[in-house]
Amino acid sequence: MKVRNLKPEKRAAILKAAVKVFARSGFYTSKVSDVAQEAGVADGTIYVYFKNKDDLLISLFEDKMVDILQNFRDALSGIVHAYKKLERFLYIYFEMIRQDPLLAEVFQVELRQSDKFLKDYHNQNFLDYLNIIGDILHQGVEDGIFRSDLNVGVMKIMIFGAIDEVARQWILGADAKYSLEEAAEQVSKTILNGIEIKL
Amino acid sequence: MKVRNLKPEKRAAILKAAVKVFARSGFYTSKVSDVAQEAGVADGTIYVYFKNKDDLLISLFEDKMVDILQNFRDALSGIVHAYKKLERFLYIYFEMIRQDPLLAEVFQVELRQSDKFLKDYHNQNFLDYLNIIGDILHQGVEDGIFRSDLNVGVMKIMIFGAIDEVARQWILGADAKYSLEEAAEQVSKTILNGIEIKL
Amino acid sequence: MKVRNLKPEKRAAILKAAVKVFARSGFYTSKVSDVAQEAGVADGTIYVYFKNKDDLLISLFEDKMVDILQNFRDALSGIVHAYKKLERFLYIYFEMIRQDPLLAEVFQVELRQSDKFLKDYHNQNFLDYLNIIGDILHQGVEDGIFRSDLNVGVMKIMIFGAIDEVARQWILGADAKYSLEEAAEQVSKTILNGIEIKL
Amino acid sequence: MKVRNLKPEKRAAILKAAVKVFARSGFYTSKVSDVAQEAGVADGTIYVYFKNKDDLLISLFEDKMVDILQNFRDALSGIVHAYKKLERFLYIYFEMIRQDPLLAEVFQVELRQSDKFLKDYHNQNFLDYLNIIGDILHQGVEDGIFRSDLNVGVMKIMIFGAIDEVARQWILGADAKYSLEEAAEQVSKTILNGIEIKL
DNA sequence: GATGAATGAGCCTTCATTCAT
DNA sequence: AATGAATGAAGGCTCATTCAT
Repeated sequence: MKVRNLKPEKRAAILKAAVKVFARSGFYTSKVSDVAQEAGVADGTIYVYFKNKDDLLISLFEDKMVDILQNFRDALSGIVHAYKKLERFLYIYFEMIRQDPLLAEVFQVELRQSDKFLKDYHNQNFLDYLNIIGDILHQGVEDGIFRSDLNVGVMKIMIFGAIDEVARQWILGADAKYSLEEAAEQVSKTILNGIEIKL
Repeated sequence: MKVRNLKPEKRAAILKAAVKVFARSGFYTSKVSDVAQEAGVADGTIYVYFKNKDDLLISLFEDKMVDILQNFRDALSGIVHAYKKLERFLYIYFEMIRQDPLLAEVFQVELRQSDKFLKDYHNQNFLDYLNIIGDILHQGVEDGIFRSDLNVGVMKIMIFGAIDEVARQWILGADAKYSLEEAAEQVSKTILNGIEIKL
Repeated sequence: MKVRNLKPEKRAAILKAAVKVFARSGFYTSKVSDVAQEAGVADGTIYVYFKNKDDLLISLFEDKMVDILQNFRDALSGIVHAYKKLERFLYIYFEMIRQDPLLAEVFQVELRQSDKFLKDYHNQNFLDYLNIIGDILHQGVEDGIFRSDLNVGVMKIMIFGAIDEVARQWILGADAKYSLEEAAEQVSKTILNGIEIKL
Repeated sequence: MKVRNLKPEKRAAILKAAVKVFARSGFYTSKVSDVAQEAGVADGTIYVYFKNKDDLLISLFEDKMVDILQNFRDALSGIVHAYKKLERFLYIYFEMIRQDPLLAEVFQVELRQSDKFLKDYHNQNFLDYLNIIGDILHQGVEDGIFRSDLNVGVMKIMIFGAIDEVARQWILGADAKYSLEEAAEQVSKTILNGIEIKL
């Protein structure tokens, strides 16, 4: 009658540690024992809460994606105008990055690895995420706000890639020396400019 | 003094094999022996031509980047107008992807990994590449073709991210079902639309 | 002083579960948690009743051996003739196997493992068991029923090995397709034939 | 063009070391690194020659079994009389044990473990071995030398078990204090006595 | 006593790299 | 230069055991 009574806060602590460690060293060069140490638990405890190292990364992704999706849906639900919606979406995106850059790095840097992840592991949450953008674009086209020749399938990916990379370079702090606010405004203006119907 | 008598064609064969293998399985999950097998050489031969596994990936990147940069410079040298230059740049970009998707995948998927590469290893070629875009943008702003409030540092990265992701999803063939031609046109139109001065 | 309030029926349940699990998967490839699950108790409970995993196997053996020995002694006590005694012994042996094949498999398969058990752990019960056979043989020789040149030390082991293996192959059900009844009769006839004095 | 050029003598050395180590400590409590050390090679070398630890045990068994089978066939080929054949078989058996007790212990003690081995892994060599005995019995029955009511399927297993256990206890040196010569003679006499037709 | 989450020692296995041929 | 057998460091994962509840 084994009743699983795992502590959600310990699971969360491990995920949080994993974010930190993976962001610092990358998934493959990170050791499970590094995550354990960061989380202040024994190595074996990781395996009480996660199936294996891969599962740690996937869980990380899925867990947070659910929150993110909810975040976006809540924030956008009250807005009717597609233009305003997209503007708001972009604002929220960069705001989230600002608040949790480590996590963002794990998402962006690590989940790009095809094998085992975005390739094999088919990711519904990621598709849902893309479709938030897609839905806004669709609506905008229907409402006659965005260009009628927009290929939404292409555009949603383009927008994702654009903001993702701008955020990523900001996090890495490498070449790009700009504030996220500035970036958000620039990206927002250009994209909205680029897709709206010109008068 | 050790006189090296290395055969450039063998080096090239190994790099070509590395592209294939890394694209298929990812850098970390690929084995040096996989690359050797694909190249038709012995494991040890890899180490005659490259210092280690990391060097293989970096060499891959640098070698090809030099070609790519030359490609762009040649193609853009005859064009004076910034708008046409950017249009041409985007066209060439997607054309390259179409011709060598495997290589593109290695670039895009694997070089995103921070550790040891884009983070520690400071990549001048990548910066040069970004600056091709940057230079076009600068010129366009100076020529009064692109919006004067463009933050070129943000925009060049945004454009890179946009086209990179569109190409990447096309390669992965996952959600995105579109032709590269269609994508090129869509991306081109939106970006140019977005950054040019509205009349 | 710690006053133990252990429930004998729980201890028995654990041992019974251990028999099942060890027989199914072997001692080393079985997990303590498998035994716990099979017994319907928590992992930790095993350690309330047994010192460790090894102790579980040894207890299993010793507990059951006491029963088995008593069984044999009861059954043989009324028989005077050595020939009849041995005949009866063999009959009872196969009958026990038939009634509890799982346990038999644990005995036969697992206790063969030298390390920690039959080698280090000196097993008086096993010796007592062998000596039931040995005593019958001794008596038979003294009574002039069995060959006077019998080396009882060898013969008791030979008989043990013979019946053990016949039973074991029957349990495994591998190559051997025979009924235990048939086997018992064959073995009995051959052994008795082989050791009795020829007229 | 990777040409496997593994050295058979190194493979043999590893197997020999494995015999020693497994006999000493048992398969499960032995470490691969113990075998490597005993063989004087690096841990990794084991995996050049064998797939994994299990494969080491199975290879051990199969390799030696082939030799043993050949040994028996050669030795028995010149003998026509079934009685003499069986007598010779038993003599050779104990002689082999005497010459290589360690190997015998691995066979007898370790291969009894059901899981992964005699159970899952279906073993043709073992069956061939049993059938050497079986064939002699068959012939003896047909030639009117052995009892016509012999169930060969039971008897071959009984004989195997008998000699196996006698040898095993001799190796363990536990309770049984007898010479192998004495044992061979005792077992041989009893079995032959037991199965031949009484006049 | 019973529980099961937590522990961490230990081991198999992988694979980048070396080096004798 | 080319080879590939050999190496051994390193790490993911298991699971017997403990102990706070």
